[in-house]
This record gives sequence, structure tokens and C-alpha cells, in this order.
Amino acid sequence: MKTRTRFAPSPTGYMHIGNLRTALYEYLIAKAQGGDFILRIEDTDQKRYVEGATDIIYATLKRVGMNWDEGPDVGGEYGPYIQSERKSLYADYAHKLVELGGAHYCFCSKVEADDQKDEEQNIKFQDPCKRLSLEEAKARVAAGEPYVIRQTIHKKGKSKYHDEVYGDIEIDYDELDEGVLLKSDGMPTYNFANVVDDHLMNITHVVRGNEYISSTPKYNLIYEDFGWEHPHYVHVPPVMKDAQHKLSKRNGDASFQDLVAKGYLPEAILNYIALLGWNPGTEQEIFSLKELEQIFSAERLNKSPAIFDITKLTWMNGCYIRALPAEEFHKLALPYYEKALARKVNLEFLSQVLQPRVETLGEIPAQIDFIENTLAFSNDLYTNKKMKTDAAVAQNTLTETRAVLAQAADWSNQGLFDALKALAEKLGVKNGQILYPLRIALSGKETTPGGATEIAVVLGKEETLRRIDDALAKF
RNA sequence: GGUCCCAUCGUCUAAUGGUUAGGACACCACCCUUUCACGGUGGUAAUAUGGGUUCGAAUCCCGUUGGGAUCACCA
Repeated sequence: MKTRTRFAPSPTGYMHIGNLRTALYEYLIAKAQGGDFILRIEDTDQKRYVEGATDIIYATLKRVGMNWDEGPDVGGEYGPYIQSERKSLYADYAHKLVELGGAHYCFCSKVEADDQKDEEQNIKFQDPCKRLSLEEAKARVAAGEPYVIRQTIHKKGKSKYHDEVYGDIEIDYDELDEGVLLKSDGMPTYNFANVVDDHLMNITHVVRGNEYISSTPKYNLIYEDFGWEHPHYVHVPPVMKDAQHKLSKRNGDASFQDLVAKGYLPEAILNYIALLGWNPGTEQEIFSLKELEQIFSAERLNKSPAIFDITKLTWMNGCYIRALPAEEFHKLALPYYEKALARKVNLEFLSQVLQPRVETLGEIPAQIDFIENTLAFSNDLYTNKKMKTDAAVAQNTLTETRAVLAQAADWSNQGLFDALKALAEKLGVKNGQILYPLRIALSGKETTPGGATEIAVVLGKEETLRRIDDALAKF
């Protein structure tokens, strides 16, 4: 049978990192076996629906290259792929399940059910409606009384199933809740809709967070009652923000789009999260999505939670940035230049200088803060022990440097460097005694991306000479 | 509280009874070098704990501790 997995988000807001990772594993399990990846929108809770949330889901998956074979927009033979559009179908199956003895009508209010329960003392809701005969219950339904359909846990003893990550799971049927399957508004709960849909859509592997481990036996009971075969289960551990807390949008943790806005590349984010809870069994760490499709195996999924480490993501993003073709990096950097710079400078060369020096695009503004205008600085800044420079040395060499640069015909990094190196030889001083003061004069900073001559190339001849003049005037 | 799950450097992880417990990030040092990066070399750093089983345990079993999940007309 062809492998089929589904990503089934509810459109309640942002696409967070944990969600995206689950989607990635679903996608990879399907693709590693030449199967299909299905997108299904689980919008059975109308109260939580957020406008535009589905668009974010579409845009994110597309942006990282995880294309779905079937879904609301592309269609497919198992549609519709939006649960609210399947409403009547769930109701039909729910009533059918009642006939099969796997569920019953319940007329209790939510408060009645809640009042009876006590988690601390482990007291579960004992539904009085279970004692109703089917005829009696049906009569009350027919009379228009509000009702829900609850699952009937009719088995005793241990329920067992196999999970691809966690192995064999055993849970006593007594532990299972007789949860609502069909709400009073006629909508199914997740507990019911996901079973019906996964079966109807021929899903072979269900991948989801490990918080579902203990409710899976309930779902298996539904499959059994319908006479259906349950899918393979792949429960994955959560992505954490620290040892105690899951990554969550509610806590203000970074979402995929937040990271992109900070200058992380989607490819790098995807690569990083693939490795949060999975490893290839080799020491390779940089993978394209295509490569992952070739080598992914659910057997190498981890059982324990993984803490999201922005530092390592940042390193990996730096790897991706450095690996970019120069033109590509330039294109990505351009919007950041436009925001920070009004002055005309050599942006192509600036990109060359910056590419190995930034790990995220968001670092660009801070790196180029001296380009629009020289930063204010004190002449003490010329003092550097290692370079053997101070204000006096600077005043002297800067005067000579200005003369050389004013004559420079070749305004390239190599040309300028050679010219200044020759000057150092002529004056009998160290290269640094020429170059360090020049950098200070041009930038007002003791550390800059690129050397003095590179900054000069970026700024251009006119601006370079003007800044030297300004610096000389300050002595 | 009942039940279920988890536990290797600070972090991500490898090692599925026999390794000097390996790699990566981060950190530190050195090299390269017109500062800063990039790159290169090296270093610090882990099997939570107590019992078993075994010639031999990070690995198998039991307990303890610590953490997480679940017990919604949310998914």
C-alpha cells in the first residue's frame, strides 16, 4: 500500500516551530517511501478560528518546499480537505457508531459532567445516560432535546498498540474517558474527526505529538468498533524552549515567520528542526529537503524532548549564508541596505565583505552603522597597543595616507592595499600603523567588517578623502 | 492524585553488552590576518542515582530521584 501521511493543523494562528517539524516528519515519511503528503485543515472548533491562519499555513509549507499532493486548494480524490465541510459525514458515522455499540447519546450538560469529576482523586464521569435504552435515547433526540454523542468504553483489561518511536504501549481501558465525539452543535471533536478522516483518507502513518500517546487507545477502539484497521503511529516528542517548557506561541516564542523576519533562511530553519529529535546516523549536518527525502527514516526519531537552541540555528544559518552564490546573498541583503543607507556606496563590494561576516541577515544594520555617517569618536580610539598606534602616529600617517589615496588610480581593494603597503615601507612603519588609523578615521569604530582598504572601496574615493579630512581636522 | 512517557558533555546527538564514551554548536587557546569575521589546529566538558543480571553494562531488569504528558462539547 502506498504510504500516505497528513499534516492536519487547526487554523488557530501562527505556524510554530514544533508544528512545522511535525509537518516535516510527516512529509519525509511519505516522500522517503514515494508516498503522498496530504494537507487537511481541522477547523471543527469554530470558536478558535483565526482569519488568515490557513494562508499562513499554505505560505509556510510552500516557502520551505514541502508541497502537498492533496489538500483544500489542490483537491484530491478524498476531499473535501477542510473538516467543517465534512460536517454531515461525521454525524452519519457518529450515529452509526451508536448503533454498533461504540458510542451513546448523552443529554447531560457540560457542568453536570464536570461536577462529577475529580482529577486529584481520580474520579471519572459516570455517564447516567449510558443506562438509557437506545429506543428511549432516540426518542429524546427525536423530540429535539440537545445531546452529544459520547464514546462508550465497553472493553476491560489492557489495551495495547505499537508506536514506531515509543515501542509497545499498554494502557488499561479503565483509564480511558468516555469523551464527546459529536458536540451539541453537530460538529465532531478532534477525537472523532481525526479517526474518521484518517480512515477515509487512507492515511497509513499518523504522526503527531506524544501528548496523544495515552488517548490513542480510545481511537483504536473506534477503529475496532467500525471494523477498520488503525494506521501506524509515530508519536514524536515535543520541541522545548527549556527543560520545563514547550515552545509555544502563547509564551511569545519565535515562530517560523518571526525567524524569517529576523533574517534566518527558511532552508536553514528547516534543516535545523529536522535535526531536533532526529539524526541521520552519520555525521553530516547540512541537508537540503531533497537530501532528507532520500535518507529519512522514522526509526532514527528520538524519544526525548529537544530544546530549541537558537545559537546552533544561528550557526547553521551562517553556513547557509556563506554557501549562497554571491549574487543571491546580495539580493537578500539589498532590502537591509535600503533601509539603512541613503548614501550611494559600492553595495556589490559591501556584500562581498559582509557575506562571511553575518550569520543572520538581521545583523546587517549593526554591521554597517558607520557607512551612512562616520560614528562620533574620540582621538583616544587611535591608541592600539598591538598595532603600535596612537593619536600622534595617526595624525602623521593619515596625512601621508591621504596624499597616496588622492593619487590612487586603482580604487580596488588590492590596489589600495598595495599602495598603502608601499607607503608603509617608504615611511618605515608597520602596515598596521597606516591601516588602523585609516579604519578609525573612515568608520569611527575599532572593529569593522573588512579592513581599512575594503571600507575605502565601499565608501568610494570622494567620501573616503572627505572622512580623512574630517579626521585630520580633529587633531 | 491515577495512568503513561522520558533521562549521555551547558545544548543537539552517536555508540542497540566489549570504544581512550564519538561528532556538532557554544566556550577557551593557538595559527592565518590591515581590525572583525571566514578558515585551520588543539582543549575544557557527559552516561541522574542505588541495586541487580553478566567474564564484561551508557546499553538488559528493579527501585529511587528528577522532568514531561494526560484526565475539555481544544486540537
